[in-house]
Order: sequence, then structure tokens, then C-alpha cells
Amino acid sequence: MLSRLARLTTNAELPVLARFDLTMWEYVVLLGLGEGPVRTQSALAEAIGADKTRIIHVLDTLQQRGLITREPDETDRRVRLVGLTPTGRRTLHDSQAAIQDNETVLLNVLADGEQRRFLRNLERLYEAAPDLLG
Amino acid sequence: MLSRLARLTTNAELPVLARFDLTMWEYVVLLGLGEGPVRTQSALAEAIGADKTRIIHVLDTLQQRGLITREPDETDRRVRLVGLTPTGRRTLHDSQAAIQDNETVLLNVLADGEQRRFLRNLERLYEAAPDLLG
DNA sequence: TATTGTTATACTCTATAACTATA
DNA sequence: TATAGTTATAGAGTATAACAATA
Repeated sequence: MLSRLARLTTNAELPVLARFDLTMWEYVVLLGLGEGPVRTQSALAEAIGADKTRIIHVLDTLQQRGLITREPDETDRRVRLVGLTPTGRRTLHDSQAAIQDNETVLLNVLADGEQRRFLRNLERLYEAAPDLLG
Repeated sequence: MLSRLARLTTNAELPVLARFDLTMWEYVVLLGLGEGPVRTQSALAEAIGADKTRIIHVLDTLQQRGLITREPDETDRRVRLVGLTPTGRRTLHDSQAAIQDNETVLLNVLADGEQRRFLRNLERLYEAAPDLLG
């Protein structure tokens, strides 16, 4: 049930992201950087539930388009400090708003109080899942 | 959030299903037949949110293992009536119980009343999604 | 030796279109 | 011609292992 719902919502969101010239993983990476810069690409990958090898091409693209910065750390030159540029932050803000408009269509199936409750519970499960399920 | 939660739970459930020698799609097909036989494979595929071409190999396997029947309809020999055998029904029952045990671990993150509420809302969204999102 | 980032590759999953048999 | 089922194939998504640079 969860899987199918995720697939349907994902497919419905792809055209919205396309308006911002973003793939799903590019959007997820921007979201992962929204709270602030991240010190290693591995940490970023883990935070968004992706493989570290998979986001590399995503980071390449986002960097080329000037949406993120990827600077070597001076104290440990193996790691790259990744963060949003002002353009990247604006793109994240705009696309996130569009996505939320889209989600509202579905969430309106639920009564107003239930919407907030559902999202809160979903978030709680989302946070607990990695520890409980590996 | 939904996608990652779905992926985590799916991955956590695969070992459980493996104990019954079932893949995820085989399990989903058995679930789709749980309420009763289905008159066409296309209808079954659509009901579980799959492509009609994808479940064919699944049906082949389940039939070979004696978990489902797949009889040609006498009035229209193009269509196949698909249903569970007694063995199939038992396998579904047992595997479903094991899966639910597994899900309980995660759902226990939520308070008792919230669990039921979350599942009810999830079901409501699940049912509305195909119409609203395509 | 261990770790970060990268590349290459193989594997799985999914979608699409073409084929058959019935109607 | 249209539909149910099937097959084949190409594409996307994913996981794994090997590699270079740095610690």
C-alpha cells in the first residue's frame, strides 16, 4: 500500500519538477541541503537514504547549473563541503512550494485535522524506520 | 518521505517473505486474490497497481507451485479465471501474519489509537490516489 | 590501514511495443 | 477491428566492487 502510494505520488510529481528542470533525486538532494550545508557527500547520501555512488552525478549536474557549491575542506582534503548557492536556495523554495500545492490535492481527501495528524505520524515513522528496519 | 519509508519497509519485509519462498510481487498477487477469484489477469494487474505484462511470470511461478489456478473461461476463451488454491490461501494467510508481525515493530512507534488512525488515513489516500493522480 | 570521493559494471526493475489467439 | 494474454527488448534505476587521493 505504502509502495504503490509512493509510486503514484512520485509519478504525479515528476511533471511538476520538470517545470524546474529537476529530477526526483536532484530535488531530494536540494531538500537534504535545505537545512544547511553538509560536510561530506557520504553524510548527505545517507541523510536522504541514497547510495553515495548514486548522488555523484546528481551533484555534478547541480554544481554545473550553479545550484550547489562543492568545496574541498582545507583541514581534510578528502571531504567536500556541500551547500546551496543563493540560486539553489531559490530553486528549492519555488519547487518545494509547487510540490506542496500538488500534494494538497491528494491530502484534501482527509479532513483538515487528519491531514496534520497523518503527516506527523508519517514523519514519526520515517524517523524511526532507519533504526528499526536497518 | 513516503518513498523512502516504502523502500525501507519493503527491504525489511523481503527476508520475511523469503521464509515462504515468495517475492514481493508474488505476495502482492496472492493478496490481490485474497478477496476472491478475478476474471482477467489485466483486472488483477490493475487492482494491485502493476503492469499486466509484469505479473505473467509471477502467475507462471505461482501456478507451477500450486498456489493459484488459472483456468480459461468457457464463454470467452481469451480470458483466464485466476484464483487461489487451498494451498495458496494457506500460504497467503501465513505470510500475511508474518508480515503483520513485522509491521507491528514499526507501527508501535505510534500510540495505539494513532496506529489505527494512521492506517485508516493511509488506506483512504491509497484508494483516492489512482483517481486523483492518474 | 582506513576513509572520501569516483568510476565501471552488472543486475534488477519497469515500460513499450510487437505478436498470438480469440472475439 | 478490438481485446486478453504473451513475449522480447530497450531503458531506467540500483547495487557492488574496484580505484585514486588523502589521512
